Amino acid sequence: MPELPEIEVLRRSLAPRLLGRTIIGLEVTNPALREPVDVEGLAAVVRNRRITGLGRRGKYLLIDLEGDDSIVVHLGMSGRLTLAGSQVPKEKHEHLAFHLDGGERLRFSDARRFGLVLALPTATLFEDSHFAHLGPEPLAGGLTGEVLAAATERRRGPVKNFLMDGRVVVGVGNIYACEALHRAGIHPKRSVARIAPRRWDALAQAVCSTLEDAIAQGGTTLNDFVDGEGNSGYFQTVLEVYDREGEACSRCGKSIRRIVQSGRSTFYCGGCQR
DNA sequence: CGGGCGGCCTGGAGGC
DNA sequence: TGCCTCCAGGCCGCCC
Repeated sequence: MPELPEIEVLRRSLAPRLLGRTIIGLEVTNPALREPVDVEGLAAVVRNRRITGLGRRGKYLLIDLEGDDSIVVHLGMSGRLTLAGSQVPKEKHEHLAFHLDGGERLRFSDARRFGLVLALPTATLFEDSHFAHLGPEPLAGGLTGEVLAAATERRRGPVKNFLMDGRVVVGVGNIYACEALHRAGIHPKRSVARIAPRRWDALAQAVCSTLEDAIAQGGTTLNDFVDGEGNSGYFQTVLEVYDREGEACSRCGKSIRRIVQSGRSTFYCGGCQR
């Protein structure tokens, strides 16, 4: 569920609360995440280190520490990264927490445990296997029709699967792929080999505007997502197609359909997406 | 080689 | 009301 907008909202909510703070210790309750947490290694890296920056690459949150190390956090499907006071009891699925100077803790909770927490040297972060293959950032002006069209030389198949491939562009998951295709008026099953240059421009613009609008609405909260302060997002109230099977399309009035592509639900309007 | 799909995981929803 | 099954999907790895 958390895609690029949710991680960006999380980053912006945490930055003013974390910058300049010092991590005084790590507490791991359950290291069994998607990749097992290296408890000793992570503890050694973060202890008594000051937080100097909050970054993001795709769906990864990056917490930079003084002295050239970064904490990498991925929320998976159901992860939460929230600040809590020392008196706040542990959440049910609170798997680890960074204890901060001043008594608060930055806690990582994740019911489904698809998430990830690790530490890497900042200077060579993007050479790590988690990042090395990732495509351009859509919001830094890195996504144009030309970029998408060029990526079709490496990636074929239906355009919806193409948009969700992190090698093509980062940060677009199932919800925003469906929404962007609706904005661009493109059918999710259309082969990327059969999309004209002008439509690639429209799609690149649709991806960017969808992500930007979602950030402005605090992200999409369907089940789990909250920002660093525990606030839900509102973009789910303005989704045009996702999880709206049977409802009328706001643009053409035809009924929204649900199909399955690569085992994932796809929602689209059969009237205005061609 | 590249695309599709299963597996990981658990809460919530829906059916009986 | 309670139990069972199924579904949600980011990402990796396996398979065709």
